[in-house]
Amino acid sequence: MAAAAEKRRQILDAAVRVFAAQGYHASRVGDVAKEAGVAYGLVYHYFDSKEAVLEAVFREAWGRLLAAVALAEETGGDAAEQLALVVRIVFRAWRDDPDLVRLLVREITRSPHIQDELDEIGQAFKSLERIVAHGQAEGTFRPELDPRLCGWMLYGALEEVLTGWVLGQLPDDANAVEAAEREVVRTLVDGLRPA
Amino acid sequence: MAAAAEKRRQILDAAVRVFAAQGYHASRVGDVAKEAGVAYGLVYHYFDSKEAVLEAVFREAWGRLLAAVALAEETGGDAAEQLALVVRIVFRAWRDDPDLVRLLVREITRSPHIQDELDEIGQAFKSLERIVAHGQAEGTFRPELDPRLCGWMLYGALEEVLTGWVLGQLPDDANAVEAAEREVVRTLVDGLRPA
Amino acid sequence: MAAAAEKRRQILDAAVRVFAAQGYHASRVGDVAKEAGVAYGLVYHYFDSKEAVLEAVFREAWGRLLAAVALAEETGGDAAEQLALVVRIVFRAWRDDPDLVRLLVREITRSPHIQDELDEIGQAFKSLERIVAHGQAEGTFRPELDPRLCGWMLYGALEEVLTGWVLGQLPDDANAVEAAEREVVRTLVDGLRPA
Amino acid sequence: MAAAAEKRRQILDAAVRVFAAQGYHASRVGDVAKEAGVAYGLVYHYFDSKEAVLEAVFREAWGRLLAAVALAEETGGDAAEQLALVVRIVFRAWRDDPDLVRLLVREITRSPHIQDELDEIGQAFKSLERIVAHGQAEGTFRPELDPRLCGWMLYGALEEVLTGWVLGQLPDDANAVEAAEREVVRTLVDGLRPA
DNA sequence: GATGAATGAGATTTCATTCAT
DNA sequence: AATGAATGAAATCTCATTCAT
Repeated sequence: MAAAAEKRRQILDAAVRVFAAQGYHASRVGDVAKEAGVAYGLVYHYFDSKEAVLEAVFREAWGRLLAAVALAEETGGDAAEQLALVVRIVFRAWRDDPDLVRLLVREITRSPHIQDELDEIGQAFKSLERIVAHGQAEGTFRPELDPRLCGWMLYGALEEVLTGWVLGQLPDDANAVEAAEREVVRTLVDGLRPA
Repeated sequence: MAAAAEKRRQILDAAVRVFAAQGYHASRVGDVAKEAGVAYGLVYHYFDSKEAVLEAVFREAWGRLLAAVALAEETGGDAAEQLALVVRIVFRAWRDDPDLVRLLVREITRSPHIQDELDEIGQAFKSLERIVAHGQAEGTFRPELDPRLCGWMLYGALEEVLTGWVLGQLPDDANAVEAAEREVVRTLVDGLRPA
Repeated sequence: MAAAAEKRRQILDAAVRVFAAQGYHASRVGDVAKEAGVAYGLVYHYFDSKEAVLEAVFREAWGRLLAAVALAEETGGDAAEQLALVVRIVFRAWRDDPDLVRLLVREITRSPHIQDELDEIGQAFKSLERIVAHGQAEGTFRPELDPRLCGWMLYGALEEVLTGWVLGQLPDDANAVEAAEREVVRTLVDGLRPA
Repeated sequence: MAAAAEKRRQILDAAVRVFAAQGYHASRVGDVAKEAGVAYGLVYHYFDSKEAVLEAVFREAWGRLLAAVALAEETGGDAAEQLALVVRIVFRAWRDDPDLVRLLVREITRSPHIQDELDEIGQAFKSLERIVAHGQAEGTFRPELDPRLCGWMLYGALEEVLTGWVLGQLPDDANAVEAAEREVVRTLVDGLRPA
């Protein structure tokens, strides 16, 4: 049993690397199997289809990320602090597992199938939305803002910085990432505050 | 002949509709031909491959968008006004040709080849970068900001709002779009201003 | 009318060059038209099909070659002299129009369509056959030989030397060609003579 | 597994039959698969392309033929005996596997790619060349002959007799083949002998 | 006669999925 | 559980031929 779970994990990890490197559509099931060091057919023993592999990767990765973000919301801090924490969590993810982030950034939101089935993605937006609403309740964010719109705007700003790193267009050494974290937090928080 | 160029255009326009509706990968060349009302082979008379069609659509759409944005930069206004103009241009594009925007938003980050060939995408970032730098020179934006990072952040915020509309997750009636324009401009400009 | 015939000829000449360079199957009608400097459709004005072009080339080229060979038969000489003349004619053809010979060598005998329609090819064999029979009647060639078999054998020996030149595997400068002519004639004639 | 190699062989054998019957260009991959009694895609499991199938057939057939010819060279006999043996081997090949010979004869000179990759074809010429040189060393063949040129001439004579059989233009019953063997050997050997 | 855009049947090739072992 | 050969639907692309101008 332990061995079985291990094989499943091997396949998932390999899928992250392969999908990240070539993109989901360009990746063949055989590539994943070979990268995982298992037989072709074994992928189908553990997963129903190629898409199911992608979905499993997403579900797991999002799960971890959302849990971290949810935790951020529960810290007693004010909205600005919560937002800062979310940014930090997201940016740390890039440092910890760039392949995974690369995959999330490239395929999520854009793949029609994934969207429908994974409403968990929506939770990311909900989290950001709640933080904005929280800030309005506190009086630290402008009351006339539409929290939903802000959720998308914030998500986009974060995702695109990640994309810049993914594509190698923005410097991503430790210092740069730290600086980016400060600047992004400051800009977003200041943007949302009352004049 | 006039007719010749016309057919090419028919194919390009049809491609936008078909790719937007089904996604690039799910679209067959035959679908595009049928939508354009031309024979299968004619697509290959005008374009080298299916991907070349997508690329042509991109190149043209970006061309128009960049021209508009470049114009915005040339208005004598301050950086905040320029930024406001850019947001308006981008959001108007959604109203004018949602299929095209849907396509750009969905497929741009995907296909690896597209990225290589279209460094024109980079010009959009450069435009935003220049506006930020301009603001710093004027003293209306914080001097410690990294204009390049800001370019990506701003681009992401705009693109994701468009995505919300594309996916039907954000209201996109005329009022909502106008309100969004105001809020986004305000948020971004305030975020970049000195405290 | 003169101009018209000229275009037809341009197309035929271009076809020889293109087919010789790329082989018949790999050559597209457009290649021939471009090489001839005429419009695509004009090829179909003068010829029924791509194959008809090839056939026309063959018919014409063979015609010339056969006429020359027939002439050789009519010289009053003995069989050995006639054979020597045929070899000279064939080898001269290589010097005069290598592209044409290349085409004949590569596509004739091997293309199923051409075979059926061009029984003129058979006439080349008949010529050789007649010369051998003539030699037997004279008593200069062995009587037990089968003239038909000899026709094929002789044809093959000649064709393959041409092929060697076509493929650049045998030296084909003026001296080498002359020497080859002498050796081939001597070998074939000696081979056919009574002990 | 034994079954695996078997399928590959089935495909190869079927390819010989199909290509021989219809010619390479007229044969579709589906025809080969159907003749072999396997699924379409299996052909691509074992071979990279349709052309790779043809090449595999060639390589194998030539391999066998060359091995036989090489053996002939090693018999201690004189050059005339060696040449006689080569002729017998080649003509026997026609009786043993006419489809294969048909294919070799028809397609070899055609496809340009085949030529590049198969310099093994050249080995057939080298063999004949060596036999001629051997005869010169023995003093049984004329010393002024160019062995290379003779290799091509001999090869052509043999190939064309095969072609006569392939095309049904020469009688190929057992008696005729035997007689042809005698006549061809006699003619070639006598042709090469000193006067 | 001359042009080249337009047509569409047909071929190769790919690859997710199944299945016998 | 594990393997990888086998399947075949579906997609892209080619190119000989037609036809309107």
